[in-house]
Amino acid sequence: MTKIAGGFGASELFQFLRDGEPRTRAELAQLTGLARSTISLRIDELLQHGLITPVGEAVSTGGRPPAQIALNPGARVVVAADLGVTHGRVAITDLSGAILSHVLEDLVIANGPVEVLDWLALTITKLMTECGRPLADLVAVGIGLPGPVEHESGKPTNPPIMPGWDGFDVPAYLAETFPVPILVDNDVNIMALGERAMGWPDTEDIIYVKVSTGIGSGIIGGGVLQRGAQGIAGDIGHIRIPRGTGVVCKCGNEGCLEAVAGSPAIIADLRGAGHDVSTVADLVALVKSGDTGAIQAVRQAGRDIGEVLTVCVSIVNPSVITIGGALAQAGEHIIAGVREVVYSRATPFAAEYLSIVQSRAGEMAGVAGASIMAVERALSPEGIDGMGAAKAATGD
Amino acid sequence: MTKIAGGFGASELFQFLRDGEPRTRAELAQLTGLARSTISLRIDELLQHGLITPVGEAVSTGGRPPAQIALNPGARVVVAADLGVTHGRVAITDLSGAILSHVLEDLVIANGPVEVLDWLALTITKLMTECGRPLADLVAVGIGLPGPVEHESGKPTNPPIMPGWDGFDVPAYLAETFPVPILVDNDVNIMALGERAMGWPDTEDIIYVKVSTGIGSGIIGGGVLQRGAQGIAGDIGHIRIPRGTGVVCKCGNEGCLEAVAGSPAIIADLRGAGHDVSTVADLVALVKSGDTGAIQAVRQAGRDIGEVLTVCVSIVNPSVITIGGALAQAGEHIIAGVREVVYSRATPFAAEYLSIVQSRAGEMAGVAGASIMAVERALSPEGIDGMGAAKAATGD
DNA sequence: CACCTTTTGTCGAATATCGGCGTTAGAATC
DNA sequence: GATTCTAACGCCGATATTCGACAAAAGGTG
Repeated sequence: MTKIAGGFGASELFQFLRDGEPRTRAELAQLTGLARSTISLRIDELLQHGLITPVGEAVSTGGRPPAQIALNPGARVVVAADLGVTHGRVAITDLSGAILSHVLEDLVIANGPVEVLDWLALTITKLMTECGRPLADLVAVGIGLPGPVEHESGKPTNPPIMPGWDGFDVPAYLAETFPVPILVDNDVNIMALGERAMGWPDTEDIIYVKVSTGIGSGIIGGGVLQRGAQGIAGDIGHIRIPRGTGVVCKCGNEGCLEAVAGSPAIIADLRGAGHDVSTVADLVALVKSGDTGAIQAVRQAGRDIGEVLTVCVSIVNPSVITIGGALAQAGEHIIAGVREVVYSRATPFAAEYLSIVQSRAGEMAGVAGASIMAVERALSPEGIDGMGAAKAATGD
Repeated sequence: MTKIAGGFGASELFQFLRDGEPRTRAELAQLTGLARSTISLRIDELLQHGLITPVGEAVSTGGRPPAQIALNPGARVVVAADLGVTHGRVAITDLSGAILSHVLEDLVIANGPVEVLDWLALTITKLMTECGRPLADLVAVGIGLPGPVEHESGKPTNPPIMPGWDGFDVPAYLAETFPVPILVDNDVNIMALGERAMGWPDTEDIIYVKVSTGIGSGIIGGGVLQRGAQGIAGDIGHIRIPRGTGVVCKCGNEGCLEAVAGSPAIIADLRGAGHDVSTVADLVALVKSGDTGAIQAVRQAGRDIGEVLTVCVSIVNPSVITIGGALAQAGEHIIAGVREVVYSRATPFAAEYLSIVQSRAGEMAGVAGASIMAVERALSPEGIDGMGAAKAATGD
């Protein structure tokens, strides 16, 4: 039987070392309220598991310098996978989120879960050998998918662009190959997690906006990721905007933000004006080349997005909005458009402390978030307790 | 020194009885993983504190029937205060939120914090004697204020309609009279808490909308109340709607929802059409009398609100939206307007499982939420540990 | 009314934690 | 460079807490 309550085992002490900050035994004793001797016992236990490691000494205050111990990020690894519509990015990261090996490959999500997940399993195995880690070191897998996901069960629900995935039990399928916790979530949600971790660790309310073919957002409110009742919170791409009147979206509705400010719409507009663009990359290149028509189009898209984000600001009251996705790499033009609208329209009090900036995590937001999600689960008290026994120390 | 970690004291066991469900010692042992004998020790401790009480016996399965014990809601009381712009509602409730005595009085919030809080202190004392409880039974105070509040500190920040309150340390001021935890929050936020508790206990994502002179909302997402960076999350009253073009709001902006669909706007319109209405009560009465002009005006306000809520649905993805406030009492007309717009405009997947209904908590949402907030704090492990020693059992 | 089942309180045993003490290791001082 | 001083580390007996078993209690059943 598992212990539900009571006791202060090694896994509980470990929670105080999760942040990676080195601490002395005395500091831990102070933090936990336990005696120094008890702390030492737990420390030994954790050292045997390899989860923590001595890391030099702190400055002496006159006597013997205290030994510092800290999370040993290299002790175990997790898989972080960011699967898009046409690409898949998979990484092995350590417990601090540092990427040990990673790969970006073409991938057709529409080929269905079996083919895609088999590819993923194969890729994971390849990457693990590439970075010289036995499969036993893997403690969790985090996956982002381009559609709504019921996070508790890990099953996609009603995904519009993932035929064959509806209700597919992703964790169960992968668990046959990797018997570890498998966490699945919407890709924009994990990007928000990654963005916060990489750029805004102390921010409790943040909106990450992905601008690309589609437009979506991940919302962290009160420090927790907002998933909503069906896992589609933050789905701002299909909010109607005034300028969209008459524009039909592929979702069937009319006037959706995505249909007006998504890259296909911008590209179509520019082609109509005689420009030779067909992909997002073309568009970004054109903007970077300084083409005024393209710049204006992108800036207008920023204004359209700003229109919707103004409403988001009233509803969520974030302190940071970050703009990511392929189109955000076309320089500051999109963000300029967003700022133009949000700062002039939003409530002054809400706008006063609001930063609107480019994504700091960039293309790695997805895997960063997937890594966070996996590590979070692996290092929880339950995860630690379930973790395999001791292992030879890494890099001695 | 306070214990930070370790140990499984009475307060931790108590958390398993918080919900008011009666349980047997054996059930608690199963839940906590502790031995039956240990449970008995803790139970005795809690019985002495008066926080729990034996409540009959469960069905026997053949042998001696197990004694059931449950939270004793009457053991202590909290104050729940819902202070509006012109009225103040104060209640003493027990730990289950049941109202023991309560009062609704006129009140001018603009008279400033000292006058209002002095009145509140006096009222609390009166109510306590009215329900025959010594002041020692009071374990927490929850207060809702009609403006932005920094919940951690309990200080109003930049309140537009509460002159003199900006930055006033409400908890510190009241703590001189009542040395217990004092929790302060925005009034709509606590109404959302109250609404959920009274009508939707298992709902993790819910939006409570208050429609009255102003229009505001409280959002619970992922099970936690969304306050935002400045405590103004859910402030939907000042979102711009298309139909508001040219209408100036008292906030200084143009086209705010509140300026179009708030009761003053509706009343002004009806007066323009020759109706004799001047207060919200008049308006409600007129609608209830079946006046088609008034009904149409209210329904249109519902559509305007629905316009904004459609966006909220995309962003928050709630499973329930409840409409409360003075205007919501004018029957189903507002809600019909809201539904008309939301169900036709929102993403089908999000709308499929979304209920839009009248508030179940009604006028008591505020005090209900304030009570929840106060009880939540009082019954937390820290609250229990800090609670005074044993007390004579109530109603024996 | 005796027997059976199940719960409950009690009590000794096992276990975990605490706090003091000697040891260790570096810094400051002479 | 030796000595002294400070503070942390680890060991160990003392102590508090929790566990597990047992007997008493309480009600149903034949």
